[in-house]
Order: sequence, then structure tokens, then C-alpha cells
Amino acid sequence: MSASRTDLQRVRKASPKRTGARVANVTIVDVAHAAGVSIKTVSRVLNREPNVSTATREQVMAAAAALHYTPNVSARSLAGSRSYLIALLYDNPNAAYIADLQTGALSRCRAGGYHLIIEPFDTTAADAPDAIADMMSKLRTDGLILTPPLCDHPGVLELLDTTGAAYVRIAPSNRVDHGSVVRIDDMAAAREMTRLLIADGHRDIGFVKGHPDHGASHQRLAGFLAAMTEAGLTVRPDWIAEGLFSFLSGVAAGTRLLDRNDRPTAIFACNDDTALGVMSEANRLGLVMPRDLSVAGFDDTPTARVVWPQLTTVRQPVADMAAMAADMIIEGRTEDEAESQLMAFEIIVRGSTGPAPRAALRD
Amino acid sequence: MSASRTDLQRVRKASPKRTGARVANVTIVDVAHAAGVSIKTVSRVLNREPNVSTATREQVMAAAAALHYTPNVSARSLAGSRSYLIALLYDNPNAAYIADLQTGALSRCRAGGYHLIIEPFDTTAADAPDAIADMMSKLRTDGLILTPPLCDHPGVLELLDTTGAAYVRIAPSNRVDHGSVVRIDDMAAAREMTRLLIADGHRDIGFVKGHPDHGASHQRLAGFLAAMTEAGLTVRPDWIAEGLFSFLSGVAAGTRLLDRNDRPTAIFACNDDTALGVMSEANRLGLVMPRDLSVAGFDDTPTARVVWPQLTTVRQPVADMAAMAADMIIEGRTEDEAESQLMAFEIIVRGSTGPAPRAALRD
DNA sequence: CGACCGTGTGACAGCGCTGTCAAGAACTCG
DNA sequence: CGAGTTCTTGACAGCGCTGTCACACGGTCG
Repeated sequence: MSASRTDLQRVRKASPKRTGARVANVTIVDVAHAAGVSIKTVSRVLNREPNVSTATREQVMAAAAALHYTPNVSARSLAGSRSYLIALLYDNPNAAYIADLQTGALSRCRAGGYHLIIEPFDTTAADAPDAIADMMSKLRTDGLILTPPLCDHPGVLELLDTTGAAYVRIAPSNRVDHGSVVRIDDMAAAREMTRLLIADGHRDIGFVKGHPDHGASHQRLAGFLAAMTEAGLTVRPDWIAEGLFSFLSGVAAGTRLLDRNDRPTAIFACNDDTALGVMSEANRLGLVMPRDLSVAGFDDTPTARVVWPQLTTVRQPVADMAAMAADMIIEGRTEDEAESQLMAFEIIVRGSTGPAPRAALRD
Repeated sequence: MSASRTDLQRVRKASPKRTGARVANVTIVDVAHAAGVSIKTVSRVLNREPNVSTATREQVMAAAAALHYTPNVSARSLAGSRSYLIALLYDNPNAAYIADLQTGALSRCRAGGYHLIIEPFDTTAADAPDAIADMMSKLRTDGLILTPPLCDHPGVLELLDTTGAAYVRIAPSNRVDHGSVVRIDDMAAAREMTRLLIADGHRDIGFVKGHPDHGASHQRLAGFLAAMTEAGLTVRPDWIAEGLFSFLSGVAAGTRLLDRNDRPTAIFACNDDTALGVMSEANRLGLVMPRDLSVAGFDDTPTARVVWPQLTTVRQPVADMAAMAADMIIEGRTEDEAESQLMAFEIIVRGSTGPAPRAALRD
């Protein structure tokens, strides 16, 4: 212990070119010296390469630990083929969703000695692919995680395919079999949620669509329709409202569906923000939930637990999905054959849904 | 145009060691060749160093543009003193707050050719400083942005001071004159909000404290007390409830303050999440806002606009604060004398506050 | 008009690490 | 027991760039 401490002191003093103010930098040379081997052998041990004797390996490990050695990412990136950098690309207004993705990806990155670069991109900008290419050549990222709606951007996908970059798409909507993919079964989730409403006695159920650019929107609608059909219920076209995944579009949809005499007793919105908009409008119209109206969402945003009544919704394991994506990149599972992972969802029942009002007793 | 295009082709073909699948990498050598100068001169132009003739500068710029050259960050970091990497460190449950910080910091990073590394840290873990030191030596970050509550962690501050790392603290609570700082005047903001409630006729005002570890909590309480005192109003100790910045602590505070006969007509909570908890509890107790109770928060989280009624709150320019912090690091303004920036806040009046009920008419 | 200075430019070393190759040690087998 | 094979290790080049130094040139000044 105290010996290694002394070593450290010496090494620090010996190296002449420390940029004074920075953290002390122990290099691979110091470790090699301390362990009595060549730097290449240290490199082998650190990279878990085969063909190193156990004795050597342990010596090196001990020396590295004693010196608190941490390999320099830039040097590794420059010399080798890996940069230990993963970029998370997004263009998504939903802060909570992004935060969850980051948390998940970061947990896996940290475990693997990787770091996460986050880069927001404006999907609508014409030069989005250029900006991404620029970033990739600057940083030499080992892989990209694409989130909706970026994961469906044709130009971006084309760029990545032609350059052969490693990338994983999270919850893509179209071309689901294109590239490596991590997603949930949106259709099945929406079907289950609809079944829940039906089981509560609802027969007059409205639906608010999601943003047409997100493929999940269409799958969720399909799930809704499937559940209605299998229950023998008719779907009224005027009870299906447009939506854009935003709170305000939910308010507008709420007005369309609720500010009338023949309104549905339950509304299933394509995501939580929209559902919250519907609830806000229901409040304005004096409807009490779930007595007069049941509302269900999709995503389980933090806000869903905070409104009154709390929102019944579908939970996607967003963090787990991002962790899986990071994993696939770190382990190089995007290389040969693209992989597709289907993750489990969960229906979260809270106060915003309840038994359908018995028509005879009201009005 | 077509000439340079041809050059590009040739260069790509000529360089033997492209890792096939990656993005084509134009190096500084290619640019130097195309411009007919040495690589050092190209480097000078790219780094805006002085003593380059205008003619040379323009030649180099043209060649770089034609070749779509982007300097490799790792190589720059390894060879030079800057890494073009800024780390945003956080340990904060509030996704929206972090997302805003990221957005702000990223906007400035991108403008300066920098990249943002995000690193969550568990403040309570004993080895937080070690983990940060580890990250710094791995990545050689040019600077760190510390957010609450990390920006008040004594061990972390000590580490950064001894290593001489560049860092900026966002909204620190204690030792405000320590290191470079970006913040708002929490006390003034809380005072103004309280004045607003008083101007609405409220005399019976409750307060929910923030997390005791965040200095902002204390300053906000001080602002509240100052406004009450200057208006000649007495502050009832039993109308000041503990809080932890969380929704649940808001619910608990709501129970304490509202589930009784002599309750305040207005409650000012130290942040939005807490205020939302109070509102949730008010809803449960059948109180209608703002008729029976006014509630004000602090932060202007996205949720504040989404609940019913919408929450009156204080908006901090979170993104701007992070952008300022990134700016200070990029321009090296943390080096010599520490800088302290005070940013402007804004009172956002929405539906959750209104005139005080006239006591004579109710009860 | 020679000593001196500022300006513009390039040669070169080397940042810390990994990939390649070669060489010695240890082991196998007919 | 010698040739062939595998294991273990190290020397060395070089990734793409910046920092240092040196050099050539034109201008200034006593």
C-alpha cells in the first residue's frame, strides 16, 4: 500500500509535461514500469485479450489499481478501432422520455467503460444527415442510438447504411425489420388497454390518434380497432380524433369528442400528453373522472402520477430499451446480422379509468 | 468544384487503412495537400491562430470545405490541451430540469464545436469524487457543469479545486462566492411571488419548504418571510410545512396545512412538484382552486401547464443558465478569476392563484 | 547599411495508446 | 528427439493532430 503510494508520487514528479492545473495523469507506461512488463502487455490485460498468463495478468491488475490508472479515451480512440463513445440522437419534445432513455443507456455505458454523447437533431432540417455524418467523423462514435422520430428518417437511415455505421433504432414505426431494433409491441399494448376499458363496461369508446409520422401511432390505433372488433363493438369514426402527441392537440381532441351530447364514456389517447389534454378539457367542461368519463394514456410519463385523478396508462420499459440498445452496440451485436428485441410492456391502472356510467341512471 | 471532387475521390482511394465500414475520413493531411500548404498551416487556420496571411487562410478554408473536412476530436485532444468535451454532471430526479439544462448547454457546445458528455452521479455515494476524477482523467474534459445538489457537494468541490479543473456551478446554495457560478436571485423571486399573493388579498399564506440540502430552499423561505414582514403580516409557524421538493412531500404538506379548520387561503410551495402535491391533496379534500385555495410553485416545469388549474410559478431560465455555463467554460472564463452570473427570473401567473376568498361570505 | 524585430510558414517530435509482426518459450507428436 | 505448433511477450510504427522551434523574408532604426 504505502509502497505503491510512493510510486505514484514519484511517477507524478518524474513526468515533466503535466499541464499543471489538470488531474494527475498516470499513463500506461507508468503501469508497465510498475508491473515490470511492456506496455503492450498492459494493453492486453486491460482489453481482456487472450494469451496472457495468469501471473502477469494479476501483476498488471495490481499495478493499475495501485496507481489508479484510467486509460485515456482519446488515445484509445486514435490508436485503435473503438472510441468508447456512443451517441444518443434525438429530436423529441418529451423530456421525461429522453431522460429515461439516457438513464438506461448510461447505466450500460458506465458498466462497459463507455461514455454517452447526446446530440439533439432537428428532423425537419434538410441537413440532418450531414450533421450526423459530421458528428460521426469528429468523434468516431462506436454506435448510434436513434430514437423516434429520428429512427424513421429515411435520409438518416440511408446515410448510416451506406457508411456501415453501427446503430440501433428504438421504437421505430416503419421498416421495423430494417437495422437493429428495440421496441415493444405497440399494437398488443393498445389492444390490452382497450380490452381493459371494455371489461369496465365501456361500449362507447373514443380514440385520439398520435402523430402520423410516428409509426407507433398507427400500431396503437390498429390495436384499439382490433380489441373493439373482437368485442363486437362498433367504432364510430367521429369518435376517433386526430392528435399530435402534444398536450394542446389533446385539448383540441377533447373539445371535439366531449363538447357534444353524444359523447363517449371512455377515451383512449395515443400517449399521456394527449390524454392529459383530454383530461384538462374534461375538467373545463365540468366532467368528473372517472365518474363521467374514463381516460387512458400511453407512456407512463411522470406527470401521469401527478395529475388528479392519476392517469391509467401503458408503461414502456424505456430505460431498459435504451440499455439494451447500448448493450447491442457495445457487444457489437449490430455488426453481422441485425437483431430485433421485443420488450415487455405493462398496463398501469390508476384513478382516471373506472366502471362505465350506467346510461339509465344518468342524464 | 469538380476538380476538388476528383481530389476527394483520389484521396479516399489512396489512403489504404480505412476501416471499411466507417465514414470516410478526410484528414488534415488531405486538406494541406489540396491547399498546397503544410499541415501546420491548416491547423493554424482551423484554430484561428494569428499570423496567417489572408490568402493562405482562404485557400485552406476552401480546401477544407470542398473536402468536407472535420477535425478528429480524439487526435486534437491527444495532441493539444483541449478536448472539446464538456461534462454535465447531475444527480437530480427532475427530468425536465435536466433536459432544459442539456438543451441550453448543447446549443452553446454545438456553436463552439464542443460536445457534451452527460454523467449522472449519486451524490450520496462516498466515492462520488473518485468517480468524477476517474471520468476526468479518462476523457480529459475541458470543463464541468455542476447542477444542484452536486454543485454543493463538499468533496466534489474540494477535488475540483485541488486538481484545478474548470467548472461552473449552476444554482448553488451555499458558498455562492466559491468558483464560477450561474444562478438566479432565489430570495428576490420568492419575495415577488409572495407579494403577488398578498396583492391578491391573501393574508393567511402557508409555505412549504424545499429540500434542506438545497440552498435555494433557504433563500426562497427568506424571500417569503421578507415579503410577509414588509406587508405587516404575521407568519404562523404551523403554516410552514417541511418539504423535500417531491410530489409526495407536497401531498404530506398539503394534508398538514389543509386538513383542518383554520387553513391558509394561499400556499406557496418551494417548487412545482411540491405545489402539485399540495394541489392533489386539495383536490382530494374537495377544495376548488383558486376559489377556495391559491397555490403557487417555483420552477415552471412542463407539468405546471398541464394540470388543472394551471400552476402559477416562477420561471428560471434554466436553458440559458446552462448555455451561460458552457460559454464560460469554452471561453476559458473560469480560469483566472471566478465569475458569477445572476440571471433574470420571471413570475408566471396562471389559474391556480386568484383573489382571496372573502372570509365573511364563506364558512 | 548592418543589427534587430515581427510576420508567415514548415519540419519535426510526440500526445497515449493499439495493431502488426517477430521472436523466444513451452508444448505436442510421430 | 527434432520438427511443427501453440502460447506468451515485446519492439515498433503510427493513429491525426498540436506545440515547439527554426528559418526565410521584409521592414525598421540608429
